[in-house]
Amino acid sequence: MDSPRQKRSAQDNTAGRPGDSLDTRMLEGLVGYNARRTWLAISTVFSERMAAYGLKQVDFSVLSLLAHNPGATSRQLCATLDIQPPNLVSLISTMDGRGLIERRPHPHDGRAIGLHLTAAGVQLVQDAEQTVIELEQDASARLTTRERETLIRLMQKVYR
Amino acid sequence: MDSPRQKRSAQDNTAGRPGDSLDTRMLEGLVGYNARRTWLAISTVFSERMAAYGLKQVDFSVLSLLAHNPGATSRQLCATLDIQPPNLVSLISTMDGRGLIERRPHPHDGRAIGLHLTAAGVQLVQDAEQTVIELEQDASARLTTRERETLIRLMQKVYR
DNA sequence: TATTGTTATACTCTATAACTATA
DNA sequence: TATAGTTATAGAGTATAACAATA
Repeated sequence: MDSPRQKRSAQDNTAGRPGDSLDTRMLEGLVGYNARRTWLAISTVFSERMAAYGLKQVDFSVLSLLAHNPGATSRQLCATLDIQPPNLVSLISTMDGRGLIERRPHPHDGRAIGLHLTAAGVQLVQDAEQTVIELEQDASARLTTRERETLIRLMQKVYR
Repeated sequence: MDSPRQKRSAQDNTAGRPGDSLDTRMLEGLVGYNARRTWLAISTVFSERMAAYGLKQVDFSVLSLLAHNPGATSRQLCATLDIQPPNLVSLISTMDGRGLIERRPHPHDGRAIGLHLTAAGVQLVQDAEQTVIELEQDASARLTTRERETLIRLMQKVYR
């Protein structure tokens, strides 16, 4: 207890010296804070490397889901990714305009539209998934393979 | 390899059946995806319980940092929390207006402003921190104490 | 009556350029 | 010349209400 690391009395007023880093032990003891920082760190690398494909995180998630779930509906994507239907409309429309996906009438439900990757879409997702896997390795390079598996397992234990 | 869990051929077109959940194994193998979901899960509980204090996540982070770093400057808060200076202005102003913090001339630097909690601020942070600790326990209740420590340690290994 | 996809819209969050006062 | 705080503003991201077509 009472680790001397970054120890600084709350009485004296030395925190304001510019250049000094702050005592963040309280925040760093929280799962939420650390989860956000972790996501932000990966997110930065993701944005850098995926710009080459013209894909943001949501774009990648949607395309990757369609690669493994051909014919999925807009509604299913929304439920899976926890996004609101109106916010998916322009994304789908853009992907369609880029020739990456196509909308086909749904076989069982006249209200719904089945979403499918085009040949170009399949190729792009294949490359993008490979890039994401590499980028994730690099962004979490300080973890061993076993630690990475443990981390993912524990995170899923929280939210799943 | 080739686990039968959620196995579904990419050829047949069964994904579009409403009510079906999608195969998310690719995304769930990514640190970034899981970190975001984890943060989102905690975030939801946080918003619910911290509404009583009128505090959002950033608000809490700033006030808690000031509790443990009296006299910290706006610049230091920005660097610590990775937010842009302009986005902190209205937050600080609001906290000042609520009588939770006060701005004092900085002892060593005439450009800077030292930020301090008021007595009311100290009391609020004390209560809020307690609520956050409880809320975190509840939101990560499926983790043992040891697992929670491991999770935090591994997350910090990624971003720190 | 409920659900799918959609439009319009608003609100929050985050980022950038440019100014002032001080170092 | 550089830095702290600030203003104004623009762009993402996210949320709600309401509608037409179909179940």
